[in-house]
Amino acid sequence: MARAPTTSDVFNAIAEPRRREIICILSTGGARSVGDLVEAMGVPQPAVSKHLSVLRSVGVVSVQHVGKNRLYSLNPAELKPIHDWAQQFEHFWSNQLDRIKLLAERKAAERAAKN
Amino acid sequence: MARAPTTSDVFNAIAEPRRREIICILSTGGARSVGDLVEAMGVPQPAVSKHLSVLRSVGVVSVQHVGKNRLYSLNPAELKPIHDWAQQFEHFWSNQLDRIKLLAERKAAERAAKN
DNA sequence: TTGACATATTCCCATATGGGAATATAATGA
DNA sequence: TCATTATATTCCCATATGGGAATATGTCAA
Repeated sequence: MARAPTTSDVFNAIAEPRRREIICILSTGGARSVGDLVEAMGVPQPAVSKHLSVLRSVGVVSVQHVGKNRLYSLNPAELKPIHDWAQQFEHFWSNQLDRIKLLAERKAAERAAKN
Repeated sequence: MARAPTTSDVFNAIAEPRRREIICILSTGGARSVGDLVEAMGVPQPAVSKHLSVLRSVGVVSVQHVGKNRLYSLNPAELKPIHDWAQQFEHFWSNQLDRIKLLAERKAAERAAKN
């Protein structure tokens, strides 16, 4: 089996830095046309369109047709799974006790393995 | 240019579900041997070893050699960039006002595009 | 030393990638 | 209708993937 398509889920979609950049831009100041993104990012138009297509297919952005422009806007809720997943580990770096516990477990496992 | 290697950064590394599963397992109960992971995941040993190798190369896990076993443990701090990135958008789904603001901006952009 | 176990590595393959170049499609205005 | 502008799509390529199968490496115990 090859690597999972970038369109298979949000985790794959946001692995690409340019796509994270698009998300970042759209998160400030609302919707943008493709042309705006092209200008803001300094990337060729076809490349931007392709990245937008990936983001669209996982639901992270949506389009409105307005005249000859297409306005892309962010659907932030689609990013929640990422946040939820990462949140799981937050206590490890924000909580001194958990940091200590982690090291203790590491040593305990080492001891156990020696038996 | 092809897709960035899975070893290029944490975002690419965690795009793969099995690797997230490994991270999840290691986050509860501390370090594990490869054999433990193989058993817990029901995945062939070479596959597990390869995933561990990717995680190792981005620093998300580290190894201790103990006898003939290798104990892998999680370095949770390496996941912080993911959390920080996702955190940026948290207010969109946790804050009613920001949700409204987002919709307003979307409509404003639409109006602006019509001129 | 030899054998048994734990883990890593190599080779093979089908599949997808992201970029560049060129082109198609859509909407507008003259 | 035709030219122009905005965007999407197609084709090509080098590159990497994740899995399977086979094999190499490392460590211990007898």
